[in-house]
Amino acid sequence: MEESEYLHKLELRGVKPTAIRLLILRTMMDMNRAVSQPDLEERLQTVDKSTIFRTVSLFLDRHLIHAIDDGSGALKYAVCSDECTCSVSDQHVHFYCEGCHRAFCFRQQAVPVVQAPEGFVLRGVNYVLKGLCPACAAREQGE
Amino acid sequence: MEESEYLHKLELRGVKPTAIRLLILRTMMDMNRAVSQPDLEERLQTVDKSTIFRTVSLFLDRHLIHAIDDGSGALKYAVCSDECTCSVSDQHVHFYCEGCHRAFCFRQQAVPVVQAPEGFVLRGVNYVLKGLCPACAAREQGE
DNA sequence: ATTCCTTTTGCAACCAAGTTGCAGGAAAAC
DNA sequence: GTTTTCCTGCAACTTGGTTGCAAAAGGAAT
Repeated sequence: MEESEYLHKLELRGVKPTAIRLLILRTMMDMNRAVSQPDLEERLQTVDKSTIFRTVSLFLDRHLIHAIDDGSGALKYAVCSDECTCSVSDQHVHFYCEGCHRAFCFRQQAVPVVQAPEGFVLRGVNYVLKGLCPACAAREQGE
Repeated sequence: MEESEYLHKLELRGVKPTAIRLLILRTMMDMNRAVSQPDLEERLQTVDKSTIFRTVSLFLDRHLIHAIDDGSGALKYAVCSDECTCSVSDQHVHFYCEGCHRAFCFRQQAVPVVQAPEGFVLRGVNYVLKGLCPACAAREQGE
């Protein structure tokens, strides 16, 4: 992806493009799946974890990324599409692999929403499928 | 609930009924919602957290309780019905209140399951609605 | 460029949840 | 009644997340 694309994405959400923010955004997009803060820390050893934390918080706040909880113990984050408003209707399904502990985005698959009983106010949904990704399923077959 | 009911539930899942296990099971059922380990620690100040941890792990292992991740940072646990096998088909929807941080079970509401792409093996689902419970919604109205 | 002010970053310390090793004590088996 | 196994508590530790503070970097006005 072009450098200007990252700049555009930041600008679109009103985030000032510092070198580190560009680096973190690029890393997240390159990994092409939902990544945790520890994932980023490992990948970006030169960047302090508090900086990563604050950058991720900023990105979340500006809806540049969305968080998903795949039950692995660490929250994971994925970059939103430019059109995303992070409302219930544009959330998609995620898949957590119990073999390799990676989280996949099924962007084409919207989350199903069920009716909450009278009186409950719905603001969001967390929908995560769990199981084995193709690679881990194949590996398990082989054993 | 009768003491014998708890004994029965433990026996059904092959768990030896010690005093502490009965106490923890009873506490979980009394609270009538999904509770976290810290919730139990607070409620059962005489019991060590490692004991609670190991008891909860044992209960999970024997399908006496199931875990849900409501995104609050702490896993929550709720007692299974006697018929529950903890398979995808008998999971129900949970609701996490962002006001009081409690997790509700909608036992009558089965989780919707979406199709995973070719190659992915589905083993479980985590489906949590988020928003405000009736009490917190009313309180927010009042302000 | 020099100054002044704001923003960003790194360091260190801290907190909460979960987890483990080990030893004492209770319960079951012999 | 002794041995063995299981259960529990204590303490220490790991991991993920978070905050306070000071140094560094960026920007605007002189």
